[in-house]
Amino acid sequence: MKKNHMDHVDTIIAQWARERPDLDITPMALVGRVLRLNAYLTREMGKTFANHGLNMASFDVLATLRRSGPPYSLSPGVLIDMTMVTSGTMTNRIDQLVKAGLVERVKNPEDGRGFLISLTPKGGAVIDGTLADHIATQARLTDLLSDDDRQALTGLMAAYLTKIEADFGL
Amino acid sequence: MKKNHMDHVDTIIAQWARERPDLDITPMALVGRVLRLNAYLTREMGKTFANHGLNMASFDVLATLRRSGPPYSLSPGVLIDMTMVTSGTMTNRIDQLVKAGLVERVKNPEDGRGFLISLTPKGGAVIDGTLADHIATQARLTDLLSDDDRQALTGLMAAYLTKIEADFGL
DNA sequence: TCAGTTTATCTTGAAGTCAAGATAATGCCT
DNA sequence: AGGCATTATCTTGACTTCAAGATAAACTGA
Repeated sequence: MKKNHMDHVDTIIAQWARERPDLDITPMALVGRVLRLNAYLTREMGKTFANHGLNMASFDVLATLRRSGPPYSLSPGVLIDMTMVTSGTMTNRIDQLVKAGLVERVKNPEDGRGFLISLTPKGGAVIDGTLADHIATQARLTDLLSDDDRQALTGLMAAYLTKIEADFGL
Repeated sequence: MKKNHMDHVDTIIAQWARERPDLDITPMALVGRVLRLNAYLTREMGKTFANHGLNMASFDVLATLRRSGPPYSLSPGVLIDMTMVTSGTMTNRIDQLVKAGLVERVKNPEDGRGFLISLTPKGGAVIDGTLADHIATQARLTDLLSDDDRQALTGLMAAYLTKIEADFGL
């Protein structure tokens, strides 16, 4: 009787069960799938970003500025908080976007220590041009589930993320 | 009436709904939560790995070898397939593990082009010593959900991952 | 006022990853 | 046997990220 592995994580779990039957690997069924799913989703979305000369990092910054609304300006500190990266990473991302002409650094008139990162017209055009494609890619990825399953999954993940953020994050 | 944002993704969705009401951002509710959840889980597990002198990359390789069973040897190619990284990345990971004395490269007796990557006694000790802590960390992260919710979430993600792998993956 | 503390951002150096190409052995086909 | 395509792995160079520390401006309390 052959085992009926449904996904890669089932295979991993079966291997652990054979090699380390003493361990309770129940949690791995959930955590492993989040990581694996993340890898596939990230890979596919990356292709869309590349089609527009972006990567996930630069899209992340541009999208954060765009959805913040006019005047499409946020401080590096706010961008750091919203994107879960370190200050060094954000400095580098901003440098690249400035070099590409998609954002500009303007001195913060209310705080001489800091800057505001502001979408340029070109940056606004790029993010708006990318968005429709990106949404379409996400739709293609999530349409693999039925409406019911997708809603149920989304609801459970919202509950889980809410708890995680309360315990570990902002 | 103030909106009741439950998690960060709700905030993002609300911003997009305000700025781009023309877009149907339904898929983002699911995709965004997978990415965000991945970030938290990865961060927390990384702390456990660091406690044992590892990172997620090196743990990934050692664990793959360990759960493959005796003689705890796999080719770089198989490791690449199982871990979703490129050949250059795997070469580097193996180099680091060899340098740390946790694995060794032995010539593949059946294929002169290739190698077998084999867990050393020290590598076996490190992975087994790390495993219990790692499982405990995963349990701590997944215990935020009730048993029912966790099982329901795991089942839906298994269904989703199965479809994704069929369409996009190995 | 002004010295000490805090905050905002950038800099530096080390590490991990990838894409593309190089190298070398294998397998196939005639 | 011999040549050609394939396969397995490594190399190279560029890019992204992070942790830790540096810099400069703003606050704070006496």
